[in-house]
Amino acid sequence: MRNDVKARRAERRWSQAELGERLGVSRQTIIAIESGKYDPSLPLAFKLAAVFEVRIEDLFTPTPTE
Amino acid sequence: MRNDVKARRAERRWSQAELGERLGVSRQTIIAIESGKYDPSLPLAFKLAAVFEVRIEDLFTPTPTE
DNA sequence: CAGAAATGTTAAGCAAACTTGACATTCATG
DNA sequence: CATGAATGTCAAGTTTGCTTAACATTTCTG
Repeated sequence: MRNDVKARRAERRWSQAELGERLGVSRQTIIAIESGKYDPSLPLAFKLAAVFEVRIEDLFTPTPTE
Repeated sequence: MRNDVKARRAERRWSQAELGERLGVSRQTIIAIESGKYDPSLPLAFKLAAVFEVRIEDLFTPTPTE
């Protein structure tokens, strides 16, 4: 699963910590998602889409193996 | 997080086992998601949307606490 | 260049998502 | 009514998502 979080966050000039606060998760979680270490849960994916004002499908792209 | 999986599956007249096979997960996972025991992972949510030919946002609705 | 802010890295632990297995109950349909 | 298919339920185990914490490195700004 690829995602666009880092670029979207950069556009808004939010720090990882600030994005975490907006979403109610830790900075480590942001790092892990941005770096592709793991995928967010579905509720967190909805929150991410909400803060960036896009659809989930615009923020995340399933990769072949998924 | 509310979802529409049970109703969509019923429309297609698929058994829980068959849906599980189409998604590559166990029947228990289908039961758990349909009954609201837990939310699917993001990759599984994408697959669910794909097999039902809808958008994730049409299949899942975040509840206030999420 | 100094200090602060942001990011990177590692690690240990808890909770949620998913698995397999076993068995009981309900729902067709012949 | 009998047999099989579908669904329900319980349990124990693994993996993934998320947490806190500590510290190192890079980037920004005065």
